[in-house]
Amino acid sequence: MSVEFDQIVIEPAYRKVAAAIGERILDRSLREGERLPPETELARQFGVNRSTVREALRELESTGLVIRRAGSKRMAISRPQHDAVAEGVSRALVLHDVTYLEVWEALMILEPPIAEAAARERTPADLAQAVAAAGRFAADNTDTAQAAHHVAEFFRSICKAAHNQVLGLAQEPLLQLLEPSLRVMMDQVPQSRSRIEAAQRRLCDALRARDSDSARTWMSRHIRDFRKGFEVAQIDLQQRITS
Amino acid sequence: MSVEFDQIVIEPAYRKVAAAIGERILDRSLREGERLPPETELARQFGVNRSTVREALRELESTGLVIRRAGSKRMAISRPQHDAVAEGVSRALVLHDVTYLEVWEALMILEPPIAEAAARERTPADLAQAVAAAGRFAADNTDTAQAAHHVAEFFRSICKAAHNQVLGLAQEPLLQLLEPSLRVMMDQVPQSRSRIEAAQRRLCDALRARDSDSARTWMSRHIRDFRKGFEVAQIDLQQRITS
DNA sequence: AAAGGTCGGTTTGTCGGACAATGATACGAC
DNA sequence: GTCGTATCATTGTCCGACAAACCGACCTTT
Repeated sequence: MSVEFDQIVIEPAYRKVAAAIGERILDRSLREGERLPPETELARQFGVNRSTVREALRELESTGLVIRRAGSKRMAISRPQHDAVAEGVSRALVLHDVTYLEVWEALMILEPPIAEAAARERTPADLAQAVAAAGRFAADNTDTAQAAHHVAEFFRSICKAAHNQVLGLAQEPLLQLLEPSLRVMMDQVPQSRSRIEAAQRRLCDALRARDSDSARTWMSRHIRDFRKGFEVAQIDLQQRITS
Repeated sequence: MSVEFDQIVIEPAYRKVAAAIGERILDRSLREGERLPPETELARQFGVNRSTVREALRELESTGLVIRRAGSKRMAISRPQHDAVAEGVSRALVLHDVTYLEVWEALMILEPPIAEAAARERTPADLAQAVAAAGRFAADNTDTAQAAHHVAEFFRSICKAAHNQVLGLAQEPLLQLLEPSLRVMMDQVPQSRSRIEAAQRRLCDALRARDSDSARTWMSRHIRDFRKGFEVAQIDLQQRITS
């Protein structure tokens, strides 16, 4: 006859307020773009002080459920932007001592199927965007930082063509973590640029021809190349990533 | 001679404070478990009001960088927990009208390679945990909610065996989104339980034998089965997931 | 009538101070 | 040493206040 008691949880008011508002956003009672009521009004409705409401708002803000539109006072309901969410994921991974190897492995798993799906699902517009992204990388011969960014953008354009948000959001943190090391690699290994350029060209071709097999294969090589580049640039794959 | 002006960004103090503290956590000046200075002390150091500090803390709290340890007053530095981060991802996906099909596709891409890696990398302890998870699923014949949870736990144990945090964090939102629909499926399609049980057994065998090919194959079938189950249970795959 | 200027009301960002509740801690009793 | 107690420190919440800036309406000018 041992009675089990549930752990008693004491939730501060600011958390309850945040939860209440958050729920209304999740269930779409509050729709995107709509403006939130003024803080004083919220305080009145919830029967708490404005300071408490503000603490709740900060929580929602950092979750991305509400956003302060640039140069605007009132906060607006919003859907969390993918890059912001991914940044949280990246931070978590960095703090958990994720290694370059782990990121590379994940890329190796994710990207080829993404390319395959992209070749299958792409629209003409998707293709154009991928080609444009590849073009921007090829055009920019000077700034490595910019070039690394272009590489990430190319991946994004491919993933966009796959028309699967889940994949996009899974991929994003990887790109964020990859970018700094790409810079280093392209600085140390100049010939990597032309290899990347070639892979991008082949991938564009595969997308154009809707050739999933070729897309998968080239993406595979592309990612494998990164690893080789890292090794040549003497980036220790076992090393943890310092954002 | 058109001069481009950078967009002027005005950052509120609470955001700056949050960024400052966050940075110190990221660069490990503040280590995990360490306790944060009192709010008044922080307010003094930053030269702002305590209310402002508190708003910043709420932001850090919801990012998971600081945490209120249960039954403790002072806030402590922490690393964002994977499940909390993943919850943010799930929320984002739900709000962006992700469909069951998208989640299923992502699972189909992620899980087989994960199983493959798990068979290769698993330690004896990993194997034991996977077997135990499978056992818990097989044992619980009554409560569907619990059973769905066990299924997710089995996936987690497999992924843990792969020893790659990135994959774990990529997988987690999928599991969170999957679980409710699994409940529905197991309610509607009673025979799905035995199919799942069989797949889990085969996967455990593959892990035991370190047979990556078999692991990949069975995981593939396992995930494909889910889709079939959904169809039999008349869950429309094109439908958006309502968490 | 469209573009630009003025003006008052609203809302936010920040501040100061206040107080109750409750962990944390030191201290004395046993 | 362990226990109970008193004191302190810190957080959660409240109140009231004010400047800055945005918003919207109204007015002027061409």
